[in-house]
Amino acid sequence: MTGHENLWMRPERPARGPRPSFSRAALAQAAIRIADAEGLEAISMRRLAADLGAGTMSLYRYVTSKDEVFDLMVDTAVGGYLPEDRRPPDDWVEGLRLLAWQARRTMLRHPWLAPLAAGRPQAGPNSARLMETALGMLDGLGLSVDRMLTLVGAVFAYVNGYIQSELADSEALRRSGLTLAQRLAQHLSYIQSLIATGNYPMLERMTKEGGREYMGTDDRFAYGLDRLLDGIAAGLPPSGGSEGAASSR
Amino acid sequence: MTGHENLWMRPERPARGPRPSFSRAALAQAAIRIADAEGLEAISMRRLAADLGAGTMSLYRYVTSKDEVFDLMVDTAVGGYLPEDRRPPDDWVEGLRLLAWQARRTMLRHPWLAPLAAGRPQAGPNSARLMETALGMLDGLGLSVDRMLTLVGAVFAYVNGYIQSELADSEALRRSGLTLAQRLAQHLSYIQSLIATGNYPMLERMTKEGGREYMGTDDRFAYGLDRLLDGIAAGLPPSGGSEGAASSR
DNA sequence: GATAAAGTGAGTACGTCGTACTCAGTTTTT
DNA sequence: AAAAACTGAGTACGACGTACTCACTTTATC
Repeated sequence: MTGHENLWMRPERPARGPRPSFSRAALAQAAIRIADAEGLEAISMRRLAADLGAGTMSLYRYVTSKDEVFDLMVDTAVGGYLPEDRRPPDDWVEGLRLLAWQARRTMLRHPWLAPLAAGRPQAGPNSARLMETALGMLDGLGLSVDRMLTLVGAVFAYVNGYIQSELADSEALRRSGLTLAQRLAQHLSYIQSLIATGNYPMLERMTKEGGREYMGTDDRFAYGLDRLLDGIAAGLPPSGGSEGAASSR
Repeated sequence: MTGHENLWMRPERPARGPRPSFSRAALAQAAIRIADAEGLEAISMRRLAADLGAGTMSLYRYVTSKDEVFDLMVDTAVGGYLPEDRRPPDDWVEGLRLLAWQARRTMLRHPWLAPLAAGRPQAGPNSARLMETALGMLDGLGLSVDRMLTLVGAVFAYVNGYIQSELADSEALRRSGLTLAQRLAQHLSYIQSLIATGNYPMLERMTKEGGREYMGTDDRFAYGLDRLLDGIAAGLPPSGGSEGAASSR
């Protein structure tokens, strides 16, 4: 089985023949630029090729399908989760928290990233580097690798889930083309019609008491993340003198 | 502003004219049936209309765009999160845990649901009922509604994130049409090529020590959920005599 | 009960998409 | 120098979402 059926195993340069006009990385960057500026749905093979100054079908020399373009985009962008200094904090809680915040920052910068990444197994070099980094933070705690994987998976599940819900509203707003006020008015008038039935006392309280103690989206993210890390730390066999509770950022 | 620009505010039956051949609910059910059997990408307006015995363009009498079909599907399926007995457990931790497990069961039954729901704001009647139920579980704890929303949001963020990662692999496998063994072999051979560089000691341990203490996907879900609920409970002002730590299923 | 308003389903058409296939030309290895 | 294997461009096909037209049917109103 020496086949190159996998994108990441396929050599970028062919063994023979002329040098490609651009690199996979350049392809990924061009796609990312389009998606950042105009949304994921603006990416088509024709459009991408035009931006690269190539023929549409020439793209298929670099990639076997549009889906592989998405793979390239995701792995490239996931590189942004990694801290730039090689030495992350020694404390594993701080390390994972840092990773979570950087992941969030990156996904907010690239609103297409979270939904795209959530739908596909992470298989590229940057994803591997990320997993290596995360696991490395848990080394020396006496955990089995299986336990480590479960732990890291839980944290990333929360991070991805939170950011997707965070983005869902803003992206829906962007797609609808309405103003925020119009959108809120629409939603609220529906909620009001439900409340009028008398069967939604909590939603009624929400419309009346909501907003007083409202946390910003940063704080809401921190809340769940810190609670999750607290719970994880509390459930771990004590190794040194640990107990993570402080909120960072 | 008496406009019906919102799907959920638009009356299903017109004020005059013949009775529609089918209901919105039937439309949603048909779409769900297709998506369950053949995946989300099998849903097209032509296909859906054919299944309903209608003309393609007739669907636009029920719905203003394909996106609204998705809205209907999501809200209908989200109804499955709700416990069928009106009285959920009194303990809020058990209540949220139950909701989480039912959400997961529903999303696994409908593999298209999690990605679709994650990408759009929840605005339908079942989503409202769900939120009402979740908030109701937190009533009487002395929390502000804003706090309750943050808390519930954190739990659902984890649930959605976990299930999406859980589904990502199985869906990619389904789409690729390969066997599980082929897929694993492909992935592993790439990981091996990375390990060969010597820069991935943790991934190396993963391939060597992984699988011994491996938890099933149910247990991995429970792990993160229980840790999160533990952390939340620990951070709450004690109201009765609480402390949630037991894992349920 | 007659009337007309407002719905109905079917058909056709347009622009866009992913991508298969062909072909002349170019670059690199042998 | 020769030839293997690439390159980019062009054309074509089937499927998609949905706008538009039209003859017909049902219902609320007078």
